[in-house]
Amino acid sequence: MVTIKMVAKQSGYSVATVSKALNGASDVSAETAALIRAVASDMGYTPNSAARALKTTRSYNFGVLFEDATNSGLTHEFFSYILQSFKRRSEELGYDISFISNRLGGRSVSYTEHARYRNYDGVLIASVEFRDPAVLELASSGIPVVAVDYSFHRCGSILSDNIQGMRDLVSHVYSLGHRRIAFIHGELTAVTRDRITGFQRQCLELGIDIPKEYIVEGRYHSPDVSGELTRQLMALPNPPTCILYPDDISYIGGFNALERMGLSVPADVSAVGYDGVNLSQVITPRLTTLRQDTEAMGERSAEELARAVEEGISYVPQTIVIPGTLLPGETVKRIG
Amino acid sequence: MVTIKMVAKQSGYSVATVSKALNGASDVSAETAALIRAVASDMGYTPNSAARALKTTRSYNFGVLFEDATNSGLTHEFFSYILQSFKRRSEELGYDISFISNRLGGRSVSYTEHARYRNYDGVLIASVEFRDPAVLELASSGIPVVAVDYSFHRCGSILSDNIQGMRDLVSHVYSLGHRRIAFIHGELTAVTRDRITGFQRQCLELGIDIPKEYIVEGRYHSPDVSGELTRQLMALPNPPTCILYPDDISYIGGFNALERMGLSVPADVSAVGYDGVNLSQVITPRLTTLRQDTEAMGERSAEELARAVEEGISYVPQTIVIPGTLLPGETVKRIG
DNA sequence: TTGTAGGCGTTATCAG
DNA sequence: CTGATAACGCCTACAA
Repeated sequence: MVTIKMVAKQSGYSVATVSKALNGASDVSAETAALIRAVASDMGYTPNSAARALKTTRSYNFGVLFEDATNSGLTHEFFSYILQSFKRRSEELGYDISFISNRLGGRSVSYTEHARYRNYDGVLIASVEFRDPAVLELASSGIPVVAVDYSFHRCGSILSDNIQGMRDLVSHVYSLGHRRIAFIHGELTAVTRDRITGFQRQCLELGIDIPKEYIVEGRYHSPDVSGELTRQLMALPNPPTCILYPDDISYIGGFNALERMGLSVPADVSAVGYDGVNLSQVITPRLTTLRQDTEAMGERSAEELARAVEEGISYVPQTIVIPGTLLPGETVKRIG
Repeated sequence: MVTIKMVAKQSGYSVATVSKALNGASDVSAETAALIRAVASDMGYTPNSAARALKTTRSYNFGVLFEDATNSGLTHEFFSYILQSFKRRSEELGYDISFISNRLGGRSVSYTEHARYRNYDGVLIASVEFRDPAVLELASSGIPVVAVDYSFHRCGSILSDNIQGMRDLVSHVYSLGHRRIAFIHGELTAVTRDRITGFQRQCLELGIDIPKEYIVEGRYHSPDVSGELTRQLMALPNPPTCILYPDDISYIGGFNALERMGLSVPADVSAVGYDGVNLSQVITPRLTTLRQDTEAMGERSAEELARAVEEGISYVPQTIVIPGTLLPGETVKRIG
């Protein structure tokens, strides 16, 4: 491994001058800088982040916390896309990405300890059980934090506009004549609450009355659960003409259940998803859904986190709401 | 931030003893060790990986190289799952995970420079353009490397058994009476070559003669391309009775194209995917496909990389082939 | 413009 | 069993 000291010896300058030259300091003559850089390059010099971090207490490394549990984290298309764009933008801004876990060497530690151990300059919290005390601890640890789809006290947060998203969907199916609209929602998280709020407000505004039994709790990303709930909804004395699913994958379960009941989408029942994953746009019939702007969410997360890091104590936590886009597909029939 | 020095002062022992106690060295009395650990814990001591790495030249950090290009990397379900299990197993083995990029601070650098800069103990190469000179450089940089679905000279490699996978699929459709079997394969990568080999060998072994126009090059993860090629195949004077697709997503495109031609799966044409992604098992009809064992691939990658790191110069690169599993679905009809 | 020296937090060697 | 002490590679006052 070639170090600054070796470059110094080789070039005839001192380590201080070499360090400055390599970091583009202004108090080194242009020629010396050029010479030193040439020598360094010749020798195959690469800086050492550990030494640099030790000295500067900046790692230029973001930690990301993704849940590993079933149906979540990396294997969740929505979050994969966010991570992808977060990563790209972070790298542009000069930060690398590492995962936070609750292990260190052999033993388990808290997320906060892990993040401190690795000197992460900032942390992205996404796709986790936000009520987990370990997560809360991290959020209030003093390390700059940005959360995706959740609001922590004093942390930046990037939210998908779930309220407006649901309103858009409701308006859309309403405009196609639907009044008996059911909503299978996911587990009662903050996101889900927003969606329910959006759903109810828009119904209220449009003056349609949704019977209580039309709003049922299902589970995200579970075709099975959605299938079963779909059966139950269709067995009601007065079944809905349109069902809103918690996400696109769940819709698949609903679709299958309907087919098995001899009902077809959208001829007999209309249906709507949420997320706008790739799949939703290649299946037949193409799914009417709300595309969440994962690209923007990841990008803004990175930018916000970089700001939080760089502004330090003077950073004022921002809440950024990212609008989605209605993707009108072929699963909602015009009726009435 | 509380350091060893502070713990030393507080506990009355020297930094040397504290360091040893904290690292479980044998030459510290049990009581002192316990006392020191208690004090450290009280003070909220967390070690500093940068200092440790600087001193030991070990970071306990794996770098992973994932391509960002379209249809690849993180947003590719297959690789997401591998990454997920690689991450989990690595953490169990005491390593954290970071991404390798070609940027550093503002400027672009080679993957190798990046990996050196961050002191990664080892590197996982997956989902990239393996012919990229920058990737080749990394593979031969001397840093321990394990590659997924590719074989580099002198690097560990974890391969999905693509040859056997194709043989299994061919056998399966053959056993259901199919003889006119078409194969739309992906871009000509090493993986693809194996699949073609498996396909051809098995056909040969079963004594079925596949006309040249039945084997066509498409593109991975492109429903559109597969749809178009499906149309072309079905327009042949003597069209196939069964089509093998490069992957499950591509099958969706084929399925749609067939439907639009008034043909239904599997009544009129049989079809088969590859990968066994979640989607494939929730759609109707359930897809006959070959599930790649991403869980095992990620796990073994981590274990192999840890070995490569720990055995150092004496490590003998292993090639580990992971078998997949045939998932018989409902998309292949018994005929003949 | 360049160089000297000290120290970031940790581990490792060697002496007590 | 415990403790000085010297690095690891780098940055940064401060001095020259």
